Amino acid sequence: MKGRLVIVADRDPLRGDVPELLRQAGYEIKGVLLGPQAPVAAYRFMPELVLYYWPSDSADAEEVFVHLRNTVDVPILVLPIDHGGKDFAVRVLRLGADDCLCEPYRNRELLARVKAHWRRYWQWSKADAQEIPVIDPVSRSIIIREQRVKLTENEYRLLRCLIRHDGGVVNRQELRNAIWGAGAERVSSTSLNLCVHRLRKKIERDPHRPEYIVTKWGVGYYLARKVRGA
Amino acid sequence: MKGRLVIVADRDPLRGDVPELLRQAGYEIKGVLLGPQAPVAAYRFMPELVLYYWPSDSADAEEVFVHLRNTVDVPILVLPIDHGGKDFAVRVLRLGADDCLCEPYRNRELLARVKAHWRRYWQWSKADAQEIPVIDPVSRSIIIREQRVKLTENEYRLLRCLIRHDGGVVNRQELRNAIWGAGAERVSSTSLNLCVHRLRKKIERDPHRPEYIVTKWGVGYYLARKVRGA
DNA sequence: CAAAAGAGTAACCGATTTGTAACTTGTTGT
DNA sequence: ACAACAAGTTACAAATCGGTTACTCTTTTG
Repeated sequence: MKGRLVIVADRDPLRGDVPELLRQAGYEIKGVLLGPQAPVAAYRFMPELVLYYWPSDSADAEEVFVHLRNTVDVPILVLPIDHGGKDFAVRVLRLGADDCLCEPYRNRELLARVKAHWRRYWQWSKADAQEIPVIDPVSRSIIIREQRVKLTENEYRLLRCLIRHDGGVVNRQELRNAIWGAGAERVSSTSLNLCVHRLRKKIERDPHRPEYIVTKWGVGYYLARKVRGA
Repeated sequence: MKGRLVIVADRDPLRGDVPELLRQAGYEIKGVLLGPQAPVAAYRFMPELVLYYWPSDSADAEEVFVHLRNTVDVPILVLPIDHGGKDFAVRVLRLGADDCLCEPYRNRELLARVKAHWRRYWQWSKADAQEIPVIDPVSRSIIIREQRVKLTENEYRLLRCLIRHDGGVVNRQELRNAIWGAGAERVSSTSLNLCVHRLRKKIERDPHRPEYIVTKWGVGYYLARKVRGA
């Protein structure tokens, strides 16, 4: 068994040959209807990757997506139906999607992307070395140095965003979007510094010489040590 | 496949013949070592039931248990090792365990209890009628009447406790423990009324004539309509 | 090296959550 | 029916969280 996948779609998520293709590639598939309850339904299944068919006409596709993104901490691939160019892709990536297949694509390509994202996220994530800190999305805490530290909502979002980028540098704008969502423009840029500062005080041994959350000057921040998502 | 089980133990969770017995009964088993990271590890596996071997000498068995209880929303059966009489059972049930096998028992009996709790919790929970409200533990919200309503931490705990009792009446003391944990004694009894009141204002059509959270006079509260956990 | 810009820190303020106190409403038993 | 008590409700106070402002420290660049 390779992993569990959830397909979210407007109607009939398991129709067509994509599900069959994925199943043959070794994934276990669960279909979920797009709607307010979709995020919990997906969460309940604990998928390792999500395919999100984004209909062109649905009013609440975006709201559901945002909730989904806040609920499941795994790669989400967006597949726009009958719409979307570059602009759309930029928008959904800003919202936290991991990929967006806007151009017409073949099933083989879709499969390749799914595999790539799955590997990227799960390759090291499943090797559970004891010393790697783990975040607990339910209690919004992190287990680090054998201790559980409670995080606030914003601290949690910040950290989760960094984790999602797997050690890569994340620029300030993206972090702000991850924390404040749509209203990110309206909150001062220094609030991000403050949020980082407060998070460091909680998880770093010496906040002045951070081991985890390291500044990339003029760009943003990155995780210098691995922290596992959940 | 019947369901996924997690066994939490001090060491070697999959040793002995209990795991084999459960596997033969059709359950998928995952072992998790007792420790600070146990709740997340269990959460990651999304079990449908948890067996918790409670060692007599472990200092943090209780703390881990409390976190586990707050992390996974499924039946937890406690199996004390070399200790515990009635008092111990009462204590762990207060902490939110669903069962505690203190008396010496046979494996057949253990299996029977596992099956019983699994059925009790999952029989109706898996039939997903659209109209049944669902709580989302990650965002601490409830999807009810096609709408997502954000709950506060206390409201969420209260509701989750009621859900866990599956429509049965829950007495005030137990609800207070579920919300305030160890410090429940120190908070005034009327705070529970207030918490109920606020939750009703959020989820009931008419808080004066509640459809969901109904008062059992002189005892406590119960859910008159089903709400699904997650 | 000095100025400019980015990042860190401290102080403070406002919004939300959550608790207590006081009062009203409803239920039970005599 | 009415006294006693449980539950519901309102008002307000304390605690927490999260944000802006203002200032300092560090890095980059002319």
